[in-house]
Amino acid sequence: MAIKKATHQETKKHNRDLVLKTVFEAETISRAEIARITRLTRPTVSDVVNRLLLEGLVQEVGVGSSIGGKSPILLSLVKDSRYMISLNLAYEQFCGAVVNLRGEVKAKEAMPVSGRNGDQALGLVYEILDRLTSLGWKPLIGIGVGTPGLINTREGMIVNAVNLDWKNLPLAKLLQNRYHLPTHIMNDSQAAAIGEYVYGGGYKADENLVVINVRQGIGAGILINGRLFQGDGGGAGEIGHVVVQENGLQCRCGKRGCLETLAGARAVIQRAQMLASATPSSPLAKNPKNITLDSLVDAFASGDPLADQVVLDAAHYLGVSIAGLVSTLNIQKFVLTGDMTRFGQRWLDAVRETTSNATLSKLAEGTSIDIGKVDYRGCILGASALTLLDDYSLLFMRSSND
Amino acid sequence: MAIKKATHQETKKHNRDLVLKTVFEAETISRAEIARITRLTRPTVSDVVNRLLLEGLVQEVGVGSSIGGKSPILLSLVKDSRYMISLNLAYEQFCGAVVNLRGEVKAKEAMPVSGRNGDQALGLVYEILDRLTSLGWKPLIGIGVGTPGLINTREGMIVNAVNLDWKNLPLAKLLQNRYHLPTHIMNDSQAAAIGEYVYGGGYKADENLVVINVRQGIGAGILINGRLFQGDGGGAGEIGHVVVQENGLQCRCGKRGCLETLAGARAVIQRAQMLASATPSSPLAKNPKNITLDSLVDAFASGDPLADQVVLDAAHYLGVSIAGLVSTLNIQKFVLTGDMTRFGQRWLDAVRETTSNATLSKLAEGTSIDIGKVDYRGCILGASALTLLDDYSLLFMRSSND
DNA sequence: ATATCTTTGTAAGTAAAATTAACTTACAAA
DNA sequence: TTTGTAAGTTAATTTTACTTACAAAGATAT
Repeated sequence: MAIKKATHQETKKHNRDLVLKTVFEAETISRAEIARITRLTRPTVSDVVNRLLLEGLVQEVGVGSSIGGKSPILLSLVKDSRYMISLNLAYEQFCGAVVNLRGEVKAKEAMPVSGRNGDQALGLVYEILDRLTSLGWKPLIGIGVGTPGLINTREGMIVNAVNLDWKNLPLAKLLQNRYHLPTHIMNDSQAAAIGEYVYGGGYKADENLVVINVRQGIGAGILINGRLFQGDGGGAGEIGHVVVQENGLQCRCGKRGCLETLAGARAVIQRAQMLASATPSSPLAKNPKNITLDSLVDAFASGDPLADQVVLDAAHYLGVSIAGLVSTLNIQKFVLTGDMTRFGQRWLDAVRETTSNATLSKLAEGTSIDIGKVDYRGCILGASALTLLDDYSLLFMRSSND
Repeated sequence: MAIKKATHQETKKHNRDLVLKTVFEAETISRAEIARITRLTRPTVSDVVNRLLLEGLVQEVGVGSSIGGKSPILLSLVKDSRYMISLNLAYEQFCGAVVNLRGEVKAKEAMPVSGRNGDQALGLVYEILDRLTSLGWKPLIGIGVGTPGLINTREGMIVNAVNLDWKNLPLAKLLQNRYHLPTHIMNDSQAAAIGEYVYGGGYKADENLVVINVRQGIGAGILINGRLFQGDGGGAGEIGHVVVQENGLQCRCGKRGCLETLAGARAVIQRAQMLASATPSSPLAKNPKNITLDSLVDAFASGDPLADQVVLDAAHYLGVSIAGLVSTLNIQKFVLTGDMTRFGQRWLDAVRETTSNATLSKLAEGTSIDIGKVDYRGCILGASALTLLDDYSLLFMRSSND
């Protein structure tokens, strides 16, 4: 029996979260308006708001206009009333930031990994966090970490991060003990999804959403009813190694024909290099070894036939994969982020077309695929945003160093 | 803002559901034990139980043994205190049943569809329900309908059922108006999933579970945290038309290489017929046109090479699809139901092996694939069980004709 | 056999929190 | 200046779970 019992405290917490979320989603808003939106009564809202004012999370910022009655007192979130630390452990460099409640970066630290792994990599994490925590931003309410690899968020465990040679590392516990702050770890694609959802704007509360992060690797973050779905082991969304081509190219994971070998950023570069001799008319073919993502993007933009073939092929396989997700989940909103989105509209159109063709038309109806709005900041924002998404009540906890 | 506010009533309903669920999951249980499991206090449990006794949902059935204190009074669910009507609109025949709270069938009606569609098919539904409701089982608390096709459960709408020529038919509303009973419609695979989960035994509360129904068509029901996940349009789990083979056979949906054309019951028969001439050593090859599922099952059991090839191939592609689900959802528990499970252990082993090979090993770890326990009753049981799964409070509503 | 300890279940009173209803304040339009 | 209305607060009420206390019933030790 995993379901929690309901108590008055839970009730209050729920309604408090509801009010805070409503304030969060509006620029400014009056108590009466909150009452209308949440369907709570005005006295209840007043009660909650008073507490939020006391906690400093919300402030009165003036009066609004009226159409024949008392003017409403406008409230708004005090965006600098709490700070969070975000960490993104990307392949080449670890970067971290102090972020406020609106996702504004107040301080930043980045350090190249330079091949470090194991304890040395962990030391690098400590170094970044030592610096960020010593800057004096208060109160800090939590640490969020996004990292490639297989993560068990519930246990705060890095199950397997190949590049860093981490296996079953209880990173959350380690950081929690060292910095005395609540710590969440998640996959970087999941973090990017949350970042997009929380700070991207235009997403409805409790929506279903799939954000697919297409870089060298390909991963998805799945939001169900506005919450990150992670599956039993925290690995939900690991679509980069779904086989989409029988007997395809060998993937670094050992299998053949993984999505990553067909639609990822590294894959298109390698394929362009391989196909260079077959398409001598392309300017790219002159120097196959110098093909980079940048040069491919430029070539694709100018209609280079080699780039066209490779990039549209990649889009095709991504589309097939998305079609699988559409059929499996029947989620109607897809957002793409990551390096590959640099190929722009034509790439996106190709993805859309394949998806549509490979899906039952009744399911494809109403499904949208768009490019994300939060760009590179997604992952780092998302890491801290899980704090908000999963448990607003963290905002009410005074951290040990405020 | 779709989240509901919390009130005292909601709190009470929640705890009432919690207690009832606990009684449901136990054969017999005392108040004190309920309190321990739910973490509610004994007085609170007593209060709720008193109401349940009053409603007739629960009864005292004797005393249990003690280890040094007053003997507990044992409670149990009164399984015949409420009845539900289940309907399964299968391809060849519609069947319906009156079912009690433990899933025991009290009455049954079945009628061949005989090619009827449109309004005539609807008339058939009415006829079955008219009969079942006139039998006098009281109180009836709801109707559950499982049907092939694309269903929008939230709206109670049959979006598209090709065989019956129904499009955007608001069946739930129609039945609700006619019989004055709360009505739920869902896809038959989703119903089978719920049936397995609720009545299969051995499933934990709030577990994640995927039940794949492999018959002529192939569909999955996805349970997340013990609740049916249906996606935005109700079509989640429609995996039969996910493309698993580029340029494969033409499917009735218009695409090529759909899972259904490779791993479904009709597909294996057709493939066996096609390959008969190439495998003359097989006894099946003598009369290709007479190959049926029955004969294939027998042939496969006796190691016939033609049957082997076809069935293990089907298992392979099912395994590939499941691998996709494992990667996407990272749900660790899979259950297979439907005709195809008749191929037994060797088929299951082949599915397992392919799934394991086509998944990242860290994700495959801990994933189990088994054959369902509720067999053919799954769909019909599930249709009514949604009533319980989604909203125990229905049990507290007095229906109009009790 | 008696006393003691445990467990179950109930009763009475308390505390928390949302609701209702009434009221004050403020403002726009006529 | 009057009227109508909206915003926000206050106080009383209601709902519901919790705490405390206790009686009944049974097991165990002396």
